[in-house]
Amino acid sequence: MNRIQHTRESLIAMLRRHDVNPTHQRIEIAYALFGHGAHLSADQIMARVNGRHSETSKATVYNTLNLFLEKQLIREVIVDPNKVFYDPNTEPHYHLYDADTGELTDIDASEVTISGLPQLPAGVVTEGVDVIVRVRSRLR
Amino acid sequence: MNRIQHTRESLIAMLRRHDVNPTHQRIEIAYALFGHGAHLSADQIMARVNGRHSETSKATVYNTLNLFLEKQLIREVIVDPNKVFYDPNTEPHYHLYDADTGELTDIDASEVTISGLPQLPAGVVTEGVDVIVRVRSRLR
DNA sequence: AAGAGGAGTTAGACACAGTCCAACCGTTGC
DNA sequence: GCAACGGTTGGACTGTGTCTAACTCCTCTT
Ligand SMILES: [Mn+2]
Ligand SMILES: [Mn+2]
Ligand SMILES: [Zn+2]
Ligand SMILES: [Zn+2]
Repeated sequence: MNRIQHTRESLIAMLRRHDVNPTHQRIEIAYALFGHGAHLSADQIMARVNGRHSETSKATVYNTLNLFLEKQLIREVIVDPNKVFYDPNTEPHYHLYDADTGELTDIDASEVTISGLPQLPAGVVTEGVDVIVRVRSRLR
Repeated sequence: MNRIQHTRESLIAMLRRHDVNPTHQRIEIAYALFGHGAHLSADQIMARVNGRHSETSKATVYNTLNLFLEKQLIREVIVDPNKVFYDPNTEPHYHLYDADTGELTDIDASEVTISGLPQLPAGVVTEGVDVIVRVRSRLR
C-alpha cells in the first residue's frame, strides 16, 4: 500500500501536470480520491466531498471524474454491474474483489505473470489487461 | 468457436439437468443464448426472443437470466459499465473486449497461464479469475 | 367436472447510476 | 464597467434492472 502524503499543493501540482485547471471542486475531488488511497464509487466520492455541508453537485462530480479519466489521472475498475469504481492508482496492477463485502483490493502486478495471450489482428491496439480475482468471504 | 447444434430437445434436457423447469419462455431464452453462441446483453436477448411478435416480457427475461446464473447454466461478463453480457460458455476462459465496436470475444484458457497471484486469507474462497484484454480498433 | 394450489408470466411502477442542458457564477482582459 | 469564457449547478431525462400484484396455466384432489 502506498503511503504517499498528499498536500493541497502537491495535488494542485499534479492536476497542472495533467493539464487540468485546479478549481476548488477538482481539488476536493482529487483529495477525496488520492487522500483516501483507493477505489471509491462516484457516490462515495460525493459523500466524502460533501461531508460537512453541500459544496459540489452530482454533475460536477461526474464531469470531474470523466475529466480525470480522460487526462489519465485515474482509472476505472468495472467489477460490479451497478457501480463503477475509480482508482487513483494508474500503475499497472490487478484487483481482488470480494462480492460479499464489496471490497476491492490491489494486487501488485510485479508479482504476477500472464503468458500465452493470443496476438491481436492488425490495427487493433491494446488498452490494458484487467485481471479480477473474484472471491466470497461469507460462507454459503 | 464451438459448433454445437442445439436442438429444442437438447436444450430441454440441459435445462432439466440444471434443475430448471423448461417452460416455453425459458426454452426460447436458452435458444437465443446457446443458439447464437456468445455474449448477449439482456436487451439483445429480449430482441431475439421477441423478433417476430412480442412473446416474452422484460421481467421474464431478467427473471430467467438470473435463474440461469443461479443454476450455473450461464455466466455473466462485466466489461461495460452500462450493460452486463451473458455468456453461455461456462468453461473457464478469458475475454477480449473491443471498446470501440462493443464486441466481446473469447480467449481460450488452455493457452494462457497466470502465475504469481497471492494466496488468500483464510475463510475466503475464490469464485473465479476474470481476465479482460481491452482493445481499441478505431484509430484515435 | 369442479375447484384448490402452486409455479411462472406479465404490465407497469419504481429505483438508481449516469448524462444532458440551459441558467448561472467568477475570473480575466479590455 | 462590461464582455468572454471556463466551470458549476439543479433538475429533467435516459437506460438498466428490480419489484409487485394480478393473472394464466398446469397439476392434483375430490
Ligand atoms: Mn471545501
Ligand atoms: Mn415462440
Ligand atoms: Zn486498484
Ligand atoms: Zn465468453
